[in-house]
Amino acid sequence: MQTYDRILAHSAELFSEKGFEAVSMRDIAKACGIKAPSLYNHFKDKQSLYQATLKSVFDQHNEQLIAVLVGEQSAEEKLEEVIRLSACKMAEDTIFRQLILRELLQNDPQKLQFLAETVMAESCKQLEKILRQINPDSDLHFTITTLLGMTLFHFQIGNMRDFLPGSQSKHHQTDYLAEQIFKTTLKSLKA
Amino acid sequence: MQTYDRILAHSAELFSEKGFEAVSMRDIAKACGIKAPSLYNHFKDKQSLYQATLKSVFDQHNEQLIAVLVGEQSAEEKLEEVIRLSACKMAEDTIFRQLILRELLQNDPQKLQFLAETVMAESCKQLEKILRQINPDSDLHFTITTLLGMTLFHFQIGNMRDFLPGSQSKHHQTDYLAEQIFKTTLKSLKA
DNA sequence: GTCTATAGGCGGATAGAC
DNA sequence: GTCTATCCGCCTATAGAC
Repeated sequence: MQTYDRILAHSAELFSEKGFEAVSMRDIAKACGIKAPSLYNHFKDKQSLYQATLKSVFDQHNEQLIAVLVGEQSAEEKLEEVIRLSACKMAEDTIFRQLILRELLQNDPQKLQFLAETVMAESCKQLEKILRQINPDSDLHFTITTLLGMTLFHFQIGNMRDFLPGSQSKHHQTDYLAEQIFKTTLKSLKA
Repeated sequence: MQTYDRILAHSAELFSEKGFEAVSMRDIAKACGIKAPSLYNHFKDKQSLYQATLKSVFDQHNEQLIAVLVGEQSAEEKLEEVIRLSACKMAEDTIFRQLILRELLQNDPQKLQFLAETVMAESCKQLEKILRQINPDSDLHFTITTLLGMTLFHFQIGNMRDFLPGSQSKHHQTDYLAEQIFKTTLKSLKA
């Protein structure tokens, strides 16, 4: 693995865990096994490195998801499969999930537009098609954003669940959560 | 307003906007119209000030919400009212909403426990009672956390909505969103 | 491309006058 | 309780040797 990609990988891990301000160039360099000034041969400054990190993490995402959406299943089957995949992604890829949430906290419109376009827009458009097949008269924008919120939130609160009422072991299982999210979405669409 | 409370108020605004690491004691002092060393007469260090800020913002929250939950309406009416109130809170109190989300990003179990207990546990228990009246056989923990996620997420993404497919002006109205969240929760419970 | 050395600024925090 | 002055460490970033 080239230095450039190692930097991106370690940056992603550190930024997602601690946030932009709490990570120093020295931290990143140390994780890569180099010295801080060497980072500047690959990236202009800390901001550029952060942007490149975001882009590399976000760009990887869409490929997997889109594949499902062009299959030959029924709309409901596609929806279930997409939710299952998204749930796996959110459950396993903590870096991806945390970076999204961190960007969501920056209320800068430019950053939000970048987040929407690189992470969400593509899969949202495909989702819209599927949902329209199930019920064209529902509020698709609301349903899609609700789905997005559930997928993010239910996995983000993994470590907090047991401090909330009624938590059971099944609530820590990706499959179960994906199924419940699917059912909730379907009910919300159909009635 | 006493200095102590002015510090807390300005800290809350700055921490919620930029996050702990990105706010300096000098920033807070300047917002309060004093010098940085004066802060140390009121708080031991930056961490203590942050903790006190969180506690002051979070503790205010429960009082309003609990009042509704002991009324004499039907369970469904109570649920609708609670959701309407939560939605207003999330829509208007950006500081509260962002501080919750920032804490949710700290994967430290201690911080999550504090967040759960000071912000969520109380209202969740009351919510559980209401939801159980509507349908005791549903997965109450899942429904409650879904509700929590929707309430947070739908208002956090306000500035991103227009970059996502199908956004309309109604999606920026608190009342409409609260109504949709209520309907979604009800459908999810009843089927 | 990586290093050492270092500039220059800002960070949290304290001492001590008023 | 607030101030000025200051300590000291860490920060980003650059210069220049290898």
